[in-house]
Amino acid sequence: MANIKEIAKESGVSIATVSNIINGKPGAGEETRKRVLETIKKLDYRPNVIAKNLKQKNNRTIGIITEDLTVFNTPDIVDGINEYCDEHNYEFVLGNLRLYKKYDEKFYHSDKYYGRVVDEFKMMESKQVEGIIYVGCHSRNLECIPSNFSIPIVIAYGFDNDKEFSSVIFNDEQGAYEATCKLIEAGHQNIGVIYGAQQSIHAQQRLIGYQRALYDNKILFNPQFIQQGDWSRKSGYEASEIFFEQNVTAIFAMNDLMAGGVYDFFYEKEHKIGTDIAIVGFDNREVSKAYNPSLSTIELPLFEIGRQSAKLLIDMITQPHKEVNPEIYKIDCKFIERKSIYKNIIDKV
Amino acid sequence: MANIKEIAKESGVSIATVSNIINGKPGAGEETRKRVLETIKKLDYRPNVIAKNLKQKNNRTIGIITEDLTVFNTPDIVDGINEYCDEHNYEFVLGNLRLYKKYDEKFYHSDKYYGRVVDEFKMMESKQVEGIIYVGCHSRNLECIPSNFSIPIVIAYGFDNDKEFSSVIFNDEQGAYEATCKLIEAGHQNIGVIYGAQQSIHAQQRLIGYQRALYDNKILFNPQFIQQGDWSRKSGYEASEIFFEQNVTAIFAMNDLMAGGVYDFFYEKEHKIGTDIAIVGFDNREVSKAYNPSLSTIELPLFEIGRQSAKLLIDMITQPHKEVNPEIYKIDCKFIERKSIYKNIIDKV
DNA sequence: TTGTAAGCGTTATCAC
DNA sequence: GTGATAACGCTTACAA
Repeated sequence: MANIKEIAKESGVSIATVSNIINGKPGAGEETRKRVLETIKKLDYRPNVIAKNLKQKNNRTIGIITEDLTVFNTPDIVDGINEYCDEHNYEFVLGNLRLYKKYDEKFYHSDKYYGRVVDEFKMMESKQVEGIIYVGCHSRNLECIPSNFSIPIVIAYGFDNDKEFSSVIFNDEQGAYEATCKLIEAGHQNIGVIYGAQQSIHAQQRLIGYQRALYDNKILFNPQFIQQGDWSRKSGYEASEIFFEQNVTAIFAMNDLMAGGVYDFFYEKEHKIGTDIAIVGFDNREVSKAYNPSLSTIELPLFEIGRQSAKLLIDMITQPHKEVNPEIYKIDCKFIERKSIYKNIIDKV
Repeated sequence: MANIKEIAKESGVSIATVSNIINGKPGAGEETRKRVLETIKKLDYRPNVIAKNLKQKNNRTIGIITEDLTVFNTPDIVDGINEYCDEHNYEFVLGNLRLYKKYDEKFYHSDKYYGRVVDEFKMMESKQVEGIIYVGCHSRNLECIPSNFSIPIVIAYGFDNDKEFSSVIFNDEQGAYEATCKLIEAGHQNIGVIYGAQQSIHAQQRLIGYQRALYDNKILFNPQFIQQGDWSRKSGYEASEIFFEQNVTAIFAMNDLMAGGVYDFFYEKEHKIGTDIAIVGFDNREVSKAYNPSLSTIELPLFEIGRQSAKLLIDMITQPHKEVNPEIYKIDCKFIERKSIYKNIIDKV
């Protein structure tokens, strides 16, 4: 393929002039500029960005390291980063660790994958990126991020308790608060909660949101209304059996999957969701639209998490001297109204 | 960051020797090798792949252009490419066109996005990739791929009727054939079909698969059992109304979404899916597991499409002189057995 | 076994 | 306005 030298020769000027013209630098004569641009078009010249990046210190490229691109949250986060980069004229290179595929599904309980992570960070440095966004596929405290790096690092969908890196996650508590408030607004007071896995930070935060919503609405918190689940559909079913015995009129399932278990149970009992029992889920997974009736739920701000991390990172890159204290940024979730909530008139009376 | 020159100086050898050692080339003394490797570790040296790629003609990097990374099929395809690249020591750079986000949902009906596509191809060439895989997000004849490119191009999830490029898609006909056969094996003869959108190539192929399955099993093809749909859940519901009047015992819905409409309808009628009516879908979307009872369906071989395209491309790169006739490769789909099919004993008698 | 030096395609400095 | 030329960090003949 034609290079700058050939363009120069063909148009009878020096490569310096060609370079200046390509990069819109002043100082080239109108006549020459026109001639050079024509040869560029004629020879279908494409600048070699590799050479360009070798020469230039700041190549306006960031690295994105994803734990697993095939996990549902990741593409949207990458898309958010992508948009912000496009807007600010940055490129990105993607390194996908494929942790789910390569290791076992619960890879984050072991640390055998740490080496893989460090390798990818090194690779990114080798590729001369100006900063790195690490995209987790399971929100948790990340201990695998190398700390002796000279370039800025931001974590998306995961965080760092040591506050060495900034991170962007969604606001579990606010999401659960909204979900609960919507049920309360519809007139419900006895709201069962299907809790997620025992140790989950998400579940802990969501419970606090639930409790705060009750408190703000002057509703007594009844601990009996909390049923332990494990994020699985089956556990949602089992929790429903217990709620069925109580005088619960609404259920907040801490994810859409467990909400599915609620549907299963009440389907069997021939009770109608949205008429006999109200329910709201969390995550806004594809399934939530598919349940019958469709499930009101909380949408995760994945795209925004991506955008925000990109903004943080690019700010750090462009203002290297501004000392920033790493922080955990929480992005609010959004309530998605569908048909699984009904107005509980009787209770209100 | 340390570069090769500093390593050389620090270990008291020339840069050529360092380079040889890094790249595992023979001819370096054991003593020197050890010393150099130590300095590399000590200075935490990371080779600059930009410089390396500038120098080396073949940089073992391919480009992946995705129409939209957030569309459900894309991440798995990329994952398949990723795996094959890993295995064969290739890197990839990703260019995401974001067509759904940037243009309207039916972007492929217009051609206003062509410029965007061509730009991305040019960008890939600028990045000196050795080949490009174009990942569509909607299987169709692609007319947007520039044809005057010097590097090999393969299309994944889309094809090129002009047979200028090789492409990899899944086998609609075989998938539909399997789906229908499973219903026939379960004893069903009167099998309704909910057809996809009118002009869809997918739908046409799937109908042929259905018909072939009937023929191979000596079952008369009753055109009345074909109901036009449009891929939407609502159209599945409407088709069910008609089947309800006919003596249909099983339904092949051409996608999982329309199958959802069937569930809706029979739920209202208080007929039980998997007991009163058998159904099989297509796509194996996340929802198919969530329906109650879970939906038997046809899984798209997305990962394999990715792997296969990567194999094709890398073969073309490594054997540039081997003349290949571009072909449309079809990967078989897989039947996923769930609970929406029952054995129709009565019919069999 | 090791070192010298050319060159990959750019950009940037500085002289003309 | 334009042109030499050094430099970016590396690989690779080829020389020593």
